[in-house]
Amino acid sequence: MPDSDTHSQTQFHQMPGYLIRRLNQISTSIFQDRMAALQLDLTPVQFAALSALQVNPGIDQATLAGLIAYDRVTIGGVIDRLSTKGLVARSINARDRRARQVSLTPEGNALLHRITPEVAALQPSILDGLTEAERALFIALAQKAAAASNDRSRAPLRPRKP
Amino acid sequence: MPDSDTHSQTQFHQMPGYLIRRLNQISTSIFQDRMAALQLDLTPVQFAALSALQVNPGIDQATLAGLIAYDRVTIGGVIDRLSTKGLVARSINARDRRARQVSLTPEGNALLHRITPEVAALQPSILDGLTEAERALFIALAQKAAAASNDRSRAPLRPRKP
DNA sequence: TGCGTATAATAAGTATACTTGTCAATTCCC
DNA sequence: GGGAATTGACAAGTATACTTATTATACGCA
Repeated sequence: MPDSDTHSQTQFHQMPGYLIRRLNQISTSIFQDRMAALQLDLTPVQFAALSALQVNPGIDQATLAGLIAYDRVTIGGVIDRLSTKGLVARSINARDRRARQVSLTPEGNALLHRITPEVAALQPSILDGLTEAERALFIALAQKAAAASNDRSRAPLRPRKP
Repeated sequence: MPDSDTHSQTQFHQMPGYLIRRLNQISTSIFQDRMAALQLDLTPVQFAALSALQVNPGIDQATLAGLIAYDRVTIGGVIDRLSTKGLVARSINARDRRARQVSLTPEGNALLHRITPEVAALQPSILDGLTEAERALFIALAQKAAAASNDRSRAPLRPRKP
C-alpha cells in the first residue's frame, strides 16, 4: 500500500490540470513582475481588455468579454477598475440603452502603445525552460487544444465575424 | 495602420500567457462539471490538498502549501473550507505551537478514495483536441517548462525530501 | 399593440491567489 | 539565559472567475 501512495503523489504532478495551473501561476507572476518593474499597475486581464478595445473601439461589455474569452460578469469589474484609472470610458449606447459602449481614453491608448511591446517581449520567458523549437511546438499544441475545447469553458472565445 | 491593428489582435491569441489562461479555464471547468455530475462540492485546489494530505498526514499548513505549489495564505482558506465540510482536521503541534497539523478525517479519506480515479480519468479530456502522442508531448513540455520556472512563481513547488 | 422572450448589465455570494502587515511562538546566537 | 531573528498562521485588502438572481431594455410575433 505505501507503494501505491507514493505513486499517487508522483502521478499528481504529471496531470495536465496541475501542470496548466502551475504554468498559469508562473505566467501571471512574470507579467506582474514586469509591470512592477515598469512601475505600472496593470494585470494580464486588464491588458487583454485594453488590447481588444484598441482594435474594436466602442463595443459593449458582452462583446468585449467574448473577444478575450472572459465571463461577462467578470469583465464588468475589470472595466470598473480600468475606468477608475482613467484608461477607458463607458457611455450608454443611444440605440440600445441596455448596452454600455466602452472605449480607450487617450491615456489608455498611450499606455497600451507603451506596454504592448513589453508584453510581447515577456512572452518567451514564460516558457524559459524550453528551446525555441519546443516553445513553438508548445504554442501550437496549446492553440489546438484550446480551440478544440473552446466551448467547454464557462467563457468561450467569441471572435467577431470578419 | 488598419493592417497592424488586425495583426495585433491575431498576435494576442498566439501568446503563451493567453493560451495558458484559456487552458486553465477549460481545465477547471471540466473538473467542476465532473464534480457536479458526481454531486460533489470540491474544487481542484481542494482535491490537490486532500491528495497531498493522504500521502503526508499530519504536516503543517506551510509544508502542505509547498507540496502542491500554493501560497501559504491561500491554503489557510482552503483548509478552512475543507474543515467546515468535515474532510480534514486541524490540531496544534505539541512541539511547535505555532504550527497546525492537518490530517484527513475518515470522511475525507473515503471521499478521496472515491474521487481519485474520477479525477485521473478526466485528465485526458482537458486535452481532448490532441492525439494521444500530442497529449504526451504536451505534458512533457509543460513539465519541463514548469520545472524550469518553478522559482519564478509566487508559490514554488517545494517537494518533501525523500 | 402588447406580451413573452431574449439580452445587457449589475448585485450578491463563493473560491482561488495573491499582497502586506501583525502577532505569537520558537529558535539562534552571543 | 535573554534578546534578535525566524517562522507559522491569521487579518485585511485587491483582483480574477465564476454562480445565481434581479433589473432594465429591446425584440419578435401573434
